[in-house]
Amino acid sequence: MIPKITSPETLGQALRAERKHKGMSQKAVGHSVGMEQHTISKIEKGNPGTELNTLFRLLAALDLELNIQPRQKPAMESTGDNW
Amino acid sequence: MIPKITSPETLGQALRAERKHKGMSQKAVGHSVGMEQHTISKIEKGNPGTELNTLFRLLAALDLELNIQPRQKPAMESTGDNW
DNA sequence: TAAAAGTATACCCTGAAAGACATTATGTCA
DNA sequence: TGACATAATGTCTTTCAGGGTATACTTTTA
Repeated sequence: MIPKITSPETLGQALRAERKHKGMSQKAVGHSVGMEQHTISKIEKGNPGTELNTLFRLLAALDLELNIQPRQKPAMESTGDNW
Repeated sequence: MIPKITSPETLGQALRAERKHKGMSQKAVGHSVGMEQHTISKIEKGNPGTELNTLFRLLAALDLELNIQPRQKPAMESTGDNW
């Protein structure tokens, strides 16, 4: 499933998934937009200090765009207790 | 309309719109998550150096979450030339 | 239109990102 | 298992974010 993106960690996970989905290595992605491989690694590992320009360069390399939406309530599936 | 978010600038615009939509001031938003008003201002103005942890704190204050999606082709509306 | 609220800038300080380069895991597959 | 690709860490340097605090500018409203 697609995890909600509400932290650097979940963002990193989503980015890694997208990169793998495209069959690219960190090095290849980085090279396409002039970024070091270790920078990609840190982002995917959830580095909270990553800067926006860096993030958007990575998004460009993966041909992705962002979206913001209302935070959804936690799924609360099958716990039985509805209150 | 909702602009595609592909840069710190468009992200800032979207965040400002969401904040206004909720009728909150930069100060109020910042206070709710321990951020300075001037920090919110810089983010909304498109500061490319904004850090992810800061972005996610702001998203939390506005009760928003992120989403990643394939970059969509430019609208190409009503130009007539379809190729 | 004056006062208040909201937003943009500025300065100092501390901490850390990312580039450049290098090295050490960790996979992956013949 | 050995060679090669991929990913994670590390150091040094330069540059800048964000906290704290203050102030100017702009918009709202009484």
